Amino acid sequence: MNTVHSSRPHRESQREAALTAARGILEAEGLAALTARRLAGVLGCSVGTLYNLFDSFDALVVQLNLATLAELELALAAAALPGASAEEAAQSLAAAYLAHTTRHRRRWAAVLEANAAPRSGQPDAMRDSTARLVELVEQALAPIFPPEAAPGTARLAAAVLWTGLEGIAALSTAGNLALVAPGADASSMARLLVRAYVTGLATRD
Amino acid sequence: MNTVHSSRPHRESQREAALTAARGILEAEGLAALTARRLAGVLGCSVGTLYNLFDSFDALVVQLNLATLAELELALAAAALPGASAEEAAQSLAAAYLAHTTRHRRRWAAVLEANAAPRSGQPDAMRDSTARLVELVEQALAPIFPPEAAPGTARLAAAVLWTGLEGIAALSTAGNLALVAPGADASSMARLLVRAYVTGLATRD
DNA sequence: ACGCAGCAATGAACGCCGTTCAAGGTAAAT
DNA sequence: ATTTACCTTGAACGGCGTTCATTGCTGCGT
Repeated sequence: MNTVHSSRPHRESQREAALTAARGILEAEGLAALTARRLAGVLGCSVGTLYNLFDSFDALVVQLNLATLAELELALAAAALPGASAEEAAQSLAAAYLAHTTRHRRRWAAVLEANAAPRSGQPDAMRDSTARLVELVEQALAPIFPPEAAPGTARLAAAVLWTGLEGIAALSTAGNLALVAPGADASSMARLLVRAYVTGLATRD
Repeated sequence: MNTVHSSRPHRESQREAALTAARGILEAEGLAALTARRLAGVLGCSVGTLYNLFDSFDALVVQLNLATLAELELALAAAALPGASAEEAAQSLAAAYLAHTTRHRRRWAAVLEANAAPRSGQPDAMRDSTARLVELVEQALAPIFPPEAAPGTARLAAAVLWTGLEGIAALSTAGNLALVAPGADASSMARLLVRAYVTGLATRD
């Protein structure tokens, strides 16, 4: 049997248990409620034990955010429409993006908060995840940019659209949408953004 | 004379001094470095005195953010091009917006942080300030929307463009731009966004 | 069967944070 | 001179992330 002592696999399962409990708190009450002592209480262990599983509390939160981003990646990959027009493909991605961020509001707020206040240079895994997401947008916009175009052009166009969607998601997540437009909802804003932006991109002088 | 006792004007000047010192810390070291004890140390008073001038530390930060937004309003109002085309006007606003947010990076990061994590429903003054900013964008886009159009349409279009710019500014402020597009800078992204989006808006079916 | 080695769990302690409040000081009013 | 009313003070509170000496347990060697 796996004893507690020679417990390398056990440690991994402990980490998972900690992350699951942490995710529960995050989803139920938001990032502010997720503290080391609180999590230790839920897990029935001491704070010191948590620091045996993770280098720091931030490292734990980073793991949660990576999981959130990984799920988003899956959702967007599933929403990709390879054969479709640029606008159809982009609309599908945007819809999937907003659906995911609104379904997991608090988890997404945690990701945004981490991006806004990077305590110590985002880990590579986070950068890579974001890069792959933008790549999906780039592929969606591919029909607009013929192969002979400069390679960076499509990437820049995709990044712009991505940050635009991120802006809408950020306001929506924080509940500040009504602040900017009285009766607007995130979906209709995203639809308008994609429609106008992609149309404008296609209208290449 | 106004004595120290009946000191309403004096209190006001104290508040101003506190806000000035706080702004200094914020600009030099960022929001994380701005704490009550630190500020009290700079001012040469005790923490209790700060709580005599402001209801809470958040209230003090809100004042700083209001000042930042007020400055941005002035900058954007100065950048408005009443007679110009929609794209020219929007480009001017976008350029002024990014210029301001990059010149005052840390102060702007504080505004974004407050918007992202509203501790207790943003004060009305903040909402109003944002509303006026979006209104400037709406006026810039006015040439596209004839008076007979539904009244909410232009507002929605302006809000979408605004949030898009906010997304770019947020990534730029946090230094995560390279994360999304290798060699991109905020200005060129904003130019592309405005150009494509406004073009697409004008290309009304 | 017993003791030993070694690691993991513990929780008190540290320095920070925002916030409160009883105590004391100071200047105006009587 | 005494009262009155305010302001300032700084210690104290609870909570945060983080550390670390101590404790307790587990499995191995003998």
